[in-house]
Amino acid sequence: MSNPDQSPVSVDGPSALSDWETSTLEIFVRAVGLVGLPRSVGEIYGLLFCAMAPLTFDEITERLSISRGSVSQGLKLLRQLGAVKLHYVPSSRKDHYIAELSIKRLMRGFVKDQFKPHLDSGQARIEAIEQLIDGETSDAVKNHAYKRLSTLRVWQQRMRKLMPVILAVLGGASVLTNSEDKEADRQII
Amino acid sequence: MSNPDQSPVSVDGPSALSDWETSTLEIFVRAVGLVGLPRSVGEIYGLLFCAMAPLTFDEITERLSISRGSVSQGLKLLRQLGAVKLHYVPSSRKDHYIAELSIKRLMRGFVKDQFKPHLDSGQARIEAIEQLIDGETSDAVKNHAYKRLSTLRVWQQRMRKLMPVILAVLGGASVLTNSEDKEADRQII
DNA sequence: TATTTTGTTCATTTTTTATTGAACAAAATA
DNA sequence: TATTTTGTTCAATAAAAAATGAACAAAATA
Repeated sequence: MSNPDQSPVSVDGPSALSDWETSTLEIFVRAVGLVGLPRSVGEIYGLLFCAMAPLTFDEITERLSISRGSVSQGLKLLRQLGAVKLHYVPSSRKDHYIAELSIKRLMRGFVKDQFKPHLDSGQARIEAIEQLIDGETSDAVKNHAYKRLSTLRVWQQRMRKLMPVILAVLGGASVLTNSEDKEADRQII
Repeated sequence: MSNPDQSPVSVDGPSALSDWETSTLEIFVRAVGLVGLPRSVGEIYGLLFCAMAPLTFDEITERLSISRGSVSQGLKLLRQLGAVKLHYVPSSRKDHYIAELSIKRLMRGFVKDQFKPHLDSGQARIEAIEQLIDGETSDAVKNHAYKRLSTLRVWQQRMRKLMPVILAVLGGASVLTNSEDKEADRQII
């Protein structure tokens, strides 16, 4: 039997989370933690993921028992990432939110918003480093530094190649990989 | 001219970082931040990445001006990840460290150590959720919850497919992707 | 064996990050 | 226009994470 130490289904809010919702939120809290986002963001997304119908701002604060400030900021970020969408409900003045369920779109939003900018600023930094190496006095150091810089450039390039492949795999595409990845996928095109 | 506001090359340690080293460390500090590791870990790896020769524990604390505790913990983590290796130096009692320069091995270590465990525990959690849903009373809720659970399962599956593909791309492999990824790569096998 | 060298552990302190909630703005309704 | 509803912002607070360094262990040397 689940739901230990809470006889009725609700402890604080008028409509507390059910067991399967709680466990599902936990998954999302961990997942967002993995990519460096605050737990409240995982909770909000998780709640919307579980919901049968679009939720309002107030329903989110109430069911999660977190502050209006956290919900406002969390929803703002999630909208930026394309992870939640506004859903217009005719009868109500309030905004209603729903979770984006396509993992491909989720990942695309994350990559575009959080990963790509880092990659681009990294590229700029690499260019700047070349100038700094030019200023070195010792030739031995210079040569060594250039070698390392070249490694950084290769890494940068490979990371760029990675992004479309990730989106393809998450989108359900099959890829023919090289001999090291026999397990991954066998279907061609 | 670089190196502003520090007339000699050194401010604190006997051998402070040169400009290109500082900028390179910055790249690694940002990179490790992106995956949720402390800045000291990025600094240590970055320093070893830049170094022409294996460095000792003391050289690392001194050049980075960080505590022995941080260096010890940072090196421990980096060794776990396979991102730095011990390098035996006959003349010296001290341990000498070098940076792993293969991005594929770096990523493999990270995936194995940080990503895979999350994926596995996620899988376990998903199985547990099925039990919780069974306990729901309403049939409508039950059906909806099973649908969401099925989505989680698909995501889990796709994430697993992703890992070998990532390693292949970073290892320099070419992949034939589907029509959405024309740009990524054209070479077959 | 006593001493030094080398590196680790972990309780404490510092720093960073997230959360809160009161004050605020914008828009709808009365 | 006055009032209510809805949501945002941001300074203050709380919580979490990282860094420190002294105490410790392990191993080499004297």
